[in-house]
Amino acid sequence: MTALAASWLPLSAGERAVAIEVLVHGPLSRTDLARRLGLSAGSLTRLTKPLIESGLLVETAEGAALPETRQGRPSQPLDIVAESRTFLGFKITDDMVYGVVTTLRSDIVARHDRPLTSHEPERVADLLAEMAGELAGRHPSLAGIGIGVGGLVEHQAVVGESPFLLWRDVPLAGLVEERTGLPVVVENDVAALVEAETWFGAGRGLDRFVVLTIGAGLGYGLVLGGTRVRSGEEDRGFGRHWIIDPNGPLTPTGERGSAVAMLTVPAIRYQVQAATGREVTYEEILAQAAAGDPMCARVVGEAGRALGTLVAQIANFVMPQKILLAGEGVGLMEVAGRAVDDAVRANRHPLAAPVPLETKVSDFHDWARGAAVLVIQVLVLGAADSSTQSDQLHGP
Amino acid sequence: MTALAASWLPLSAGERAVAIEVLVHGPLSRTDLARRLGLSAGSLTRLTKPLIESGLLVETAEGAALPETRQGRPSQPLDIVAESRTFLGFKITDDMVYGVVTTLRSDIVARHDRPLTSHEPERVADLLAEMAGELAGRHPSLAGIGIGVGGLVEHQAVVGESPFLLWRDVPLAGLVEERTGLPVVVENDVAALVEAETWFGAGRGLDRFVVLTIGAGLGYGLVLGGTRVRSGEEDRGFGRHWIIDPNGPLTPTGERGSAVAMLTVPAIRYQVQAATGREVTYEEILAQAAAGDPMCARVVGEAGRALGTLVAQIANFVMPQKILLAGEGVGLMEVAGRAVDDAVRANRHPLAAPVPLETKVSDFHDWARGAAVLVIQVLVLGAADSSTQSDQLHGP
DNA sequence: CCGAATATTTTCGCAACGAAAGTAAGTGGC
DNA sequence: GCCACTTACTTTCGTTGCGAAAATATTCGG
Repeated sequence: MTALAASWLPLSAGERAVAIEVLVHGPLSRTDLARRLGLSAGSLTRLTKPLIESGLLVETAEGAALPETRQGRPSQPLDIVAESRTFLGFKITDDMVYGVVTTLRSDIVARHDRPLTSHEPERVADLLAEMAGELAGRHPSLAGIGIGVGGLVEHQAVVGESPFLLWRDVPLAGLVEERTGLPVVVENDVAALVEAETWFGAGRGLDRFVVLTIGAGLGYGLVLGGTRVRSGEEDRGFGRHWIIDPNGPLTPTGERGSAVAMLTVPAIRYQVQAATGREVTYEEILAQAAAGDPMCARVVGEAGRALGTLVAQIANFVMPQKILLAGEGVGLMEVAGRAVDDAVRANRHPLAAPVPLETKVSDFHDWARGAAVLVIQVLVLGAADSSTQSDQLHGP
Repeated sequence: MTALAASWLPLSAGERAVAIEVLVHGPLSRTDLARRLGLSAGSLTRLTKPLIESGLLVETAEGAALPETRQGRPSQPLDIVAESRTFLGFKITDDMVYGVVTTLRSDIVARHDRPLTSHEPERVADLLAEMAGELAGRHPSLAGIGIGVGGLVEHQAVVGESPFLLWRDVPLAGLVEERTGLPVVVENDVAALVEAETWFGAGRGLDRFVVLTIGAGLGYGLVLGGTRVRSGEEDRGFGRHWIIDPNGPLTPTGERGSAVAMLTVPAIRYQVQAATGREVTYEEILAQAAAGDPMCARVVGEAGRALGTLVAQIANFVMPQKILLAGEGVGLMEVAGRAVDDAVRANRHPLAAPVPLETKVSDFHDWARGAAVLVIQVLVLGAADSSTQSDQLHGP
């Protein structure tokens, strides 16, 4: 499927561990690395030497100022040459394809979007290959392509079910690989965003971490032991049946009073429209709620309460070290932050640790970046796909 | 604190992995072990030899009948000599101490209970030491003592806070070690039960596993990656603030309509008593509900609905491979199983995988057995305590 | 008795690690 | 400027633990 069994760099297990540690946790001296990886100082000399020779790592300018003027020989931080390779990430929506070029660190160095005029798999692959070609011209050291799609994705290659593209079992990775000759990884869009945040974002270094996205729908991603829990369920409409208020609003999607019905952007717009008869944008609703409009304030307040309840329950059951709110609908937090906090408190034990809640406004390029992170993982980590055997046994 | 840094057997990492695999997953041939541990056949010969010589493992009677009459040289299963050591487990309740003697596999070989007449820490330690002495006489190869207590336990040694014993910062492990000279591990009772089920019970070999106990209170235990998530929160009254029905019953403990108020044994008894004025036992309530008494049927039905909602949310958020219901209050499942199932369905996505729900009636000796499992883990695994650094960073 | 199949043991070589000693490059005291 | 002292890194060397492959063991089916 994903064409490459091995990583694109032949690294030993130890070398790979060093590479990933530096990639994810920034410039680190050999001593730091030894401590973090539980290895001896000698091993670090051995492991870093070939990485530096191959050009993947460099000794950074030592003048880069350690604030602490400690004694002794100054340490020599090592960093990844993030620009040594570039990666492509795409996010496919109903009518657009958003593309980004990123470095190894997943910093976006270019953006490129094109309208999606056909949902025909072959045509979509054509478009992606075309966009890849345009971007590859400017960035020759392209190493791989990641594609994020809403829906169920299998083996990081086949779109099993996508409601908005109306696809079933489309081998998208293969189609794009044929056309570009590059390794391609396809994944559910929420999953991709979660991986990006786990490696390079809010969840960096955390053991238990939850991502909740609010937008056209709700998305839920769970990271345990530093690894995302793969499960088909969350890709099929999370929160439609999570009833927060049995007497809550009835909207076109989601059960009455469900998290989806109370919290998503379309549901909130629907509620206001149903009450006032006018078509209003999400931003206008938030603004009017902030300005004191009673109708909007009620809807937004209820949404905030629903979000707080959701967050509290996640905290109760999963006990994550952090919950990240992402997506287009997180503007809610600014207007209804108080309602959220109150609802969190009401649904938590008073002695429970406060929930570390972080909000990140994300646009479609962030989703595309998430897809790029997946290729980085596969290529750097040589990570075999494990989506199918996710519920395997384990040794204690 | 727990006195022993090292395991009681000096095992290398590889040997320990073999020992644990055999301990938890029953008799296994060297070939099986090689596959499970990802090692070569040669390594298994090397690793098992000293374990057999030391008497920890034996080659079991090969006549033990493999149903499959395959060709080739028959495999030679290895098993742990479960009786080579024994362990003591205690569960301390308000007015009783329940004790068990177990084998390495945590099979109970003897029981011994005594009333608890004083809550004075020194007296409790005296009683435990006395009981240990009585049991040690009959089981000379006693290797360690595990103690389960309701409340917050720190460092597997100090009872930080126990509401029913009215203890604060009591170094119980030290007190009992002084008197017995044996290694002692103290742990929250729910945590101990969870560990026991993870190693030797319903959660054996599972990666994500949840234990929910229903009794005087609610208990929640989360196992991720085969390891229990340590968190002080769950020991401080789980479910009191998990509001299932804002208009639900108001009981002495738990917020109105909370899981605790709707689901625990005392709360159900309180509701029936408040309505009828009579003192009724939990079993009588269940029987009357089954027999059609409308009052009891309503209370029990609501409890079943609450349980189903709880289970569904755990499944939604944690996606465990199994949820185990344990404790004295699980009789509810027999009477209100239908209500539970309906509520689970109503709160789950229709396409979501069914929740694997298992029920286990447990008495106080099961809780004591859980405590014994903790010593087994500490001694066999040489597991350092990590309750305080549970929220540590990790390497990817 | 002779393969064929499967399990285990033996042998050998290698990869990777840690310990310890050595070297490098700074700071601060005089 | 020189001399401790501290910390970072490198070199050397011996050990450990593993896999590969060949050898041996034990069964079944003819």
